[in-house]
Amino acid sequence: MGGESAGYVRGEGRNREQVAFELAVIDFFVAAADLLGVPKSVAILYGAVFASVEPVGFSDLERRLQLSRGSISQGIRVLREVGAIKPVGGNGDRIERFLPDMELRKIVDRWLVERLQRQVGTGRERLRSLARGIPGGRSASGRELRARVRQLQNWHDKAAAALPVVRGLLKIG
Amino acid sequence: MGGESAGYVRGEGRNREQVAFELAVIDFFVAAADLLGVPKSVAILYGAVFASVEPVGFSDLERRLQLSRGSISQGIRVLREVGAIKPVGGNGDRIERFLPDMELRKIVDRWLVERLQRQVGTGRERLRSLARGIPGGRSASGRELRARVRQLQNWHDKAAAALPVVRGLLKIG
DNA sequence: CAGCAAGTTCAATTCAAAATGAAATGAATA
DNA sequence: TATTCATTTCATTTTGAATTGAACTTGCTG
Repeated sequence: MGGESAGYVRGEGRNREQVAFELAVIDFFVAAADLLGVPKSVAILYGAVFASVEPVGFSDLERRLQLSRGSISQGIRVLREVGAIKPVGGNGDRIERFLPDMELRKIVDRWLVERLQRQVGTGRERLRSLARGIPGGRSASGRELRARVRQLQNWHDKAAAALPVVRGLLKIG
Repeated sequence: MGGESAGYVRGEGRNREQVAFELAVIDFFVAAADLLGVPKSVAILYGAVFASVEPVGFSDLERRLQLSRGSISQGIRVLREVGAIKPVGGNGDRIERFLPDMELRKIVDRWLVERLQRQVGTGRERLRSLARGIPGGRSASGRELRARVRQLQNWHDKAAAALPVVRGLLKIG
C-alpha cells in the first residue's frame, strides 16, 4: 500500500494513523491524476489538503511533503486557478491556508470542457477541410476515401453528442 | 494547414493532392491521439494507412514518412495488436500490406475499457481501504473526513455508472 | 531602516517516454 | 548453401514535461 506516494510523505509530528491516511488519499489522487494527465506533484498537494481537517498552509506542505518550494508554489497556484482548493482566512496571521473544495464536479467538468470539447470543436473544422481536399474526383478511389472520411465524421458526431451526456451524468448533487 | 505533421510527410512520387490529403488526415489523427495519450508516431502511421486507398506496406511507410524503421516496426505492431490496421494478402509477393480497419469503434472501446475501466476498478479498492483507515474515531474531525471520503465514493460511483453509457453512445452501426 | 519570514519566479536539471539506427533475425531466392 | 532484402530488436539518444533550487520580491517586526 502507498507505493507511489510513499517517498513524498513525511511524518512530521502527526501520528501514524494520520500519516497513513494521508498516504492513502494521496495515492488515490495520484492514480486519478495520472489518468487525466495532471502532474504528480499537483495530485500530491491536493491529496495532502484533502486529507487534512485543519486548513493547510505553504509551510505545512513544505514540512509534510518531500516537494521543493517551487513545486509547492506552482502546484498551489494551479489548484487555486482550477478551484480545487480555497483559501480560508481568519487565523489572525498573514499565512494563507487552504481547504479542499469538495465540489470535484466543477473541476472534472472544467477538464472535460477544456480538454475534450475543444478538441471536438477543432476536429469538426479539420474534418471539413479534409473532406474538401479528397483526391480522386469521382473515381473509385475517390469514392472510397469519401466513404472513409464520412465514417470519421460520423464517429466524430457521436463523440460530440456524448459529451453533454457525460457532463450530465457526472453532476453530483 | 498541416503544421504538426508536415515534417513527417514526404512527396515520393505521389501527386500534390494525394500528399496534401495524407497530411490533413495525419494531422487529424495526431490531434486525436494526443488527446488519448497515444504516441505521435503511431498516429502518423495510422493516418498514412487511412489516407491510402491502396494497401500500404512497410517500405511504403518508410518512403512516405520521415520515421525510423524502428518506429515504423513498433508502430505497426501496436496498430495491429489494437486492431486499427489489418493485413491484406494476395499480392503474390511476401510483403505485408495493410488497410485501415474502419471499425474505429472497437479501438476506442478497447481504449475506454483498458484505460478508464481498469482505473475505476482499482479506485474502488483504494477507496474502500482508505475509508477503513480514517483517523479520528467519532470525533468531529473523524466525521469530517468520513464525509469527504463519502463524497469521493459518490463521485467514483457516478463515474463507474457513466462508463457503460458512454460505450453505448459511441457505438457506431 | 535592517533583518527576517513567506512565497514567487525562472533558468537549469532531471526524468521518463518516445524515437532512433545499427545489428540481429529470418524468410525467400539463386 | 550463400545472398539478399524485409522486418524486428534493443541499447542508446533525443525530446519535452516536470521538478528543483537559488535569487528575488513583498511585507511585516523590532
